[in-house]
Amino acid sequence: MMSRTSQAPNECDSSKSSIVASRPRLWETASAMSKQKDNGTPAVRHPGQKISLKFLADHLGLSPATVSLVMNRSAVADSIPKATQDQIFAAAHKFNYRPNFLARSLRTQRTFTIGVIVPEVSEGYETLVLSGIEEHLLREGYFYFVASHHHKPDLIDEYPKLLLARSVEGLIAVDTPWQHDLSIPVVAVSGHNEMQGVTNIMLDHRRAAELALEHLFKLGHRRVAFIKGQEFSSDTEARWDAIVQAATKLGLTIHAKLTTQLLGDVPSPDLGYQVTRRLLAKHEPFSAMFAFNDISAIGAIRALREKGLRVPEDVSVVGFDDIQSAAYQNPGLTTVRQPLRKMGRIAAETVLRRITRDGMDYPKQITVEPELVVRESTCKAGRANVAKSRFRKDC
Amino acid sequence: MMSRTSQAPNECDSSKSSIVASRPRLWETASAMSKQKDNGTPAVRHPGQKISLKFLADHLGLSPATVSLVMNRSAVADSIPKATQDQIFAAAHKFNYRPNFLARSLRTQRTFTIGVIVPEVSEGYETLVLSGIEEHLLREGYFYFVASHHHKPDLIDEYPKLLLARSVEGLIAVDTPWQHDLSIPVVAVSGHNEMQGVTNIMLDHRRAAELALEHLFKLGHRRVAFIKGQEFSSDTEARWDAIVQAATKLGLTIHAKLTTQLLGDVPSPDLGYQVTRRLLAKHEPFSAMFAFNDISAIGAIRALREKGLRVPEDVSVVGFDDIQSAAYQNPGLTTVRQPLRKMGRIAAETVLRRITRDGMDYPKQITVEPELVVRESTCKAGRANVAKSRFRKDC
DNA sequence: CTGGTTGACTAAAGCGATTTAGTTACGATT
DNA sequence: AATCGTAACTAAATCGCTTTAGTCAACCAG
Repeated sequence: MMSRTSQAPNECDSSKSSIVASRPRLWETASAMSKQKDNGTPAVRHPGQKISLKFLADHLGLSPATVSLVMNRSAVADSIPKATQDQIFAAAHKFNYRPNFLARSLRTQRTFTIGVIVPEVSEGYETLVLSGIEEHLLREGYFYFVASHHHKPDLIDEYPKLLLARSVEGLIAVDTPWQHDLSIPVVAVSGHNEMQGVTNIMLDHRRAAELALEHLFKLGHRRVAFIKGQEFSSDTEARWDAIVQAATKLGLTIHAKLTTQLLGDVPSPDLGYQVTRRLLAKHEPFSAMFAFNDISAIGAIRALREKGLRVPEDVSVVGFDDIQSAAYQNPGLTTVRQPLRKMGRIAAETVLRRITRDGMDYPKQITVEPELVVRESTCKAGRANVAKSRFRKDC
Repeated sequence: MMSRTSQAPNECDSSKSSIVASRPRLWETASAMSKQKDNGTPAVRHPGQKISLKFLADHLGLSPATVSLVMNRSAVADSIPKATQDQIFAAAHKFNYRPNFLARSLRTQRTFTIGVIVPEVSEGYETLVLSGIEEHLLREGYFYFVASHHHKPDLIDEYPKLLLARSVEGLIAVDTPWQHDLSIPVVAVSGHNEMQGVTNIMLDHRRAAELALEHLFKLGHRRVAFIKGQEFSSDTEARWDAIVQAATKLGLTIHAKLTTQLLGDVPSPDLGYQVTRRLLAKHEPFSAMFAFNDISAIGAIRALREKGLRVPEDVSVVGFDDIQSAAYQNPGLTTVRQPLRKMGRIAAETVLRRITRDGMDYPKQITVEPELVVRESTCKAGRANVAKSRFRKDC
């Protein structure tokens, strides 16, 4: 088995700085544009001719080995005279030569490719994590494949295999329950897996629950409604446990009649809307809601409004995640912020670190801290009660 | 040059249906699980042994050629007895063999990989297009690389080259101005390029402008403020031209003092917010706004609100795109819907079609139709005037 | 004159498939 | 008995690169 400690290809001492810092460069062909004297046997360039290493070599009257060695700035190539090297670079530049990544990968067993699997690509949550992942990976010269499984077990099963067949060097799973035991490093964002070989990046749920509940508690809310996440979401359970703990600590009672759970696997504010309507139909009084995520909080607010309840005057609402649209809701959504982009970045960093320093030791878990973002959807509780509070204004 | 008309590999008549319809399967190894009699010379399986074709062949006492032929259900393999075939499948299944995609790609010159370049991965607009692209590509057995360039010219230059070096078979560019002349099919979503080799998927801007302006006009709005897109956005110019035309047709005057333009390249409602504040500072009366996109409309609404103007009672606002959060704004955003997901799907379909039916003929442009989505951010104009309309309620 | 260095390259194996052009054995035909 | 046909495989080239182990000539030291 090949050691993964080898550095990225073409990482060389060239002083030419690339646009994207420190990426494994695909040979900077421009380095020696001068002195391009075409050698004795200039290979004829047929119209559709692919520019391969061999083509260059023939053109220069050298062997592919030499060209490769020089272009990769291999130590072995030190003995090759500057003049020859320049010729090689010049030719490469002239023909705009780019090595074939497939061939190189096949040979070196390095693909610089990561697989990412997520439930959806179009959701606020995943989207932010993805952007953190993407930024780091591309900066480091990797590309990635994304596959979204919409929580379908078949796909959750299938995609990792397909990605593996494509020789990805690592896998990042976002909000996806994990069963596999893969031969490559796996990092799960919001995973909660205790699997061999996976690093979990997760929020400090305890702290998150405390932040939200303390905030509501201090504002005087005692009857709080909760929207739990769907069964399949890997955060649901941990989040709920943390809420129960935090509530206990505060002496806040959780009323069974005021807790509901999201249903449906296509994420949409509508899920929160439906669940809140059902909640309101019970005529059980409450002065605040804590939703599983921002998207359901947004739906909840709509449902409340439709019943003539003002947010936050009659009911305070706290979301979770701080997706981009949370800030631009009206009222701005008070929410527990997950550093989603950062979590993505950490996931990417971790997976790359595990790939390159292929040690047996890797972190089983990395915890990140939440942050309470107070906007306009929460305020002091009045004599809070769904029935009574309808037309009061106390903010 | 190899013909691209060859069908996807492993597309066979096997009755076993795959999870994902009609994808080029990576050999369904389960097809013959019975009768696995290990041949005379069972290759020893070392712990870290990679399962290659050669390994299987050795194990079975056959040549790699035979195994490959059978597994690919090549016509040449017709003469190979069922018994042998079964043994091969059984062994493949037993060892959970998956062909190495890199090797296969290198040989066949088919990578089943598409490159996608977008400004951001985390924005509502791109995100929806991406999800349309992704759905179609994965269904067809392709994977894709995404690269986001944040409108940086260097990256817009660099990424296509890197993707090409990775042998993508086609490229989809979303909202990205295009200069390159690539050797592979290129599809641009909202591109407005007249480049050789690129198919543009674009909205019928004329119709879009008409929908929005007619709507406002019918509601009685005569003084409409406009927010134009940033210079770099490929839609900006076409959209504006269409607006001018539609306005002329309606007899609506466009006031220079009421038109502003977004600045800044990190998309955020804040851009719309800033621009609207500046607009309001002019104290030029208007009763409606037409924003370049939903995201700026959302910021605009916030700015209006801050000045004590109600939306829609005092100022009606029309957005553009119909990103997901538009529906869940409060008030719900009236907007011109671009069928973004569909545009993504069409882009994917088109690029695949161009890859497989490698004809010279390809559509230069595909136009999709917008749709007006009336929600709550627009209503009848009163004696509309920023100064006067402050405390009226006429909806 | 011999042997050792060094400089400048190159041959060739190998990564893991696919695919064309055979080869071999065997039974059937002429 | 020679030929043919067919069934059942296989050899080997190839895709485009990397990389180790040489090769070969020139130069130098002893």
